[in-house]
Amino acid sequence: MTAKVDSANVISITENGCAHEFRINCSSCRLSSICLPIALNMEEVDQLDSIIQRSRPIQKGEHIYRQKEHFTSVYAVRSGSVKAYSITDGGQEQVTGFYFPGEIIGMDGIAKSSYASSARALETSSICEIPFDKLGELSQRIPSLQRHFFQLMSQEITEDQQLLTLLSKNTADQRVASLMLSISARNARRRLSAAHFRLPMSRTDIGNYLGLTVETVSRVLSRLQKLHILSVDNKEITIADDAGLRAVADGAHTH
Amino acid sequence: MTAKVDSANVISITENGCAHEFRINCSSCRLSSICLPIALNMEEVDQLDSIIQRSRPIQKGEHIYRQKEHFTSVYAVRSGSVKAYSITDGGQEQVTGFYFPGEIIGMDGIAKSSYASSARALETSSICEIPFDKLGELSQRIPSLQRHFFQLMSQEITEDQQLLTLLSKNTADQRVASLMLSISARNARRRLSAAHFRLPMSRTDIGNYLGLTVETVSRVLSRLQKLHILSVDNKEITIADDAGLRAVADGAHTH
DNA sequence: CGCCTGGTTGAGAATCATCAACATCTGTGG
DNA sequence: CCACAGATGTTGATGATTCTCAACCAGGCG
Repeated sequence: MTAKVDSANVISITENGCAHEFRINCSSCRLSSICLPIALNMEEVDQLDSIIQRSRPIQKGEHIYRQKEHFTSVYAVRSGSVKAYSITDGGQEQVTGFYFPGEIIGMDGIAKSSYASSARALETSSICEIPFDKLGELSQRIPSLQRHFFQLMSQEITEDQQLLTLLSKNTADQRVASLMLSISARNARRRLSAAHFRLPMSRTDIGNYLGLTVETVSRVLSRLQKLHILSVDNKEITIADDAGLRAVADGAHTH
Repeated sequence: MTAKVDSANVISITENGCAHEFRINCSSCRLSSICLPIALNMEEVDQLDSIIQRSRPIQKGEHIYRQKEHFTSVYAVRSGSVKAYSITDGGQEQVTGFYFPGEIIGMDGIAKSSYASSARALETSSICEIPFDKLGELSQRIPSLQRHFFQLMSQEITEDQQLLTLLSKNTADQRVASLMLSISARNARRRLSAAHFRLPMSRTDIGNYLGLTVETVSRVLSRLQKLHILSVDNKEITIADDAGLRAVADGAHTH
């Protein structure tokens, strides 16, 4: 069942429309409860909606924005998934995050008016562009929007700090287990299966993100499979033993 | 030469007043050019000033806020230095940052209305408390303040991400060298010596922050001293070879 | 003076990276 | 639909960096 488009902005069916349908507005978006509109009333959502630009879905590998490019907008992932990464002075890539529907990317560009990272689609994805100057204006008039955006940025900070802890203190097993749990939780938030999902990123990306080599990631996944904690079929992951996975993430010694 | 206080809020001499004098207002604060008031005009600074609460200097080891405590304010470091850290579920400490005069702490508390970390003074320090609800209100009326605060939070995000890269990709030598360069640069920003400074934090804190053990930090500092790149006298650090230090930070092989 | 915290140095152990070979998947074109 | 090539993933053997454990040193404070 695909969404039927009546005119440029209005659609008649959205409930089970294609995930990549890009002309849906915020108020009919399935993600409104976990995305930017959270904590806004209907009228405010409409105002927010009016500044958001939606474009056709982008293909796997396409960039949403590039490091050092002039900052203009933040973006909400509507469908698909995105990887954010930066290239260091030494020329090596550092994956700074994976983003799923309902999550906001590009906030690292505000500080210097240029993006500190690049973002590219890991699969075909729909993205909502939110021009930041207009978001700023709107925030002047809608206190709850300003507050919510402060909260979003603060959340990014706390998540980065949790990741710091993960990299600084935890073993390879813990890091991989934690990432699996994180993806699982974010899936659940979107009312998808917490136990089964498909990883949109490569092993290389996972390793890069977690400060590990591809080989180590592969070995950890094999090990967790052998322990019947995960079932790993290429990119298809099934969490077979949730408690066990949490135990590994928390540093239980499973020699 | 100490600052003379005429009344509760007005002071007559500030230029070389004691660094811990706490009744100074923003417009006469030596740090105004690098702190929150940046990009505000005089009238706006006065408004900002009126919501800021200053208290007497806090002693080494005292907390400014505690993890999980209800979030009310962000804080600007006026003098001294601060360490931010969080305690993980497993009960281990993770140092998430060191903060120097002119820098803002506590922004990780906005997301959940409770602090994600604790902050304690590494030495006697003066702190400006900025009640966040009032800062929010003021930001509604002063667009440049809102914008600046967005920028501050964005900066925190990019800095955390740089730290991620440091932890994820760099050797012990690179991490320690980078921290020394960071502290040096922040000293220079306050028009203090870039080449010589006193570390306010312990080796343990440095190691914790950089994801290394105390022993490794100690060994790296000894090594850099042997290479005549640093001069290390307990907490007194002198950068003897700035280019050399940058080379180490960038990963030059100095066997 | 002696204790305690913090820092340094050494020896051995462990985790993870590196190097290398091989397996599997994907997508493209015959 | 199959065959092939390149990319991606897995597994093994070896080695390096850093951690761990331990001893020792230095400084501050009662």
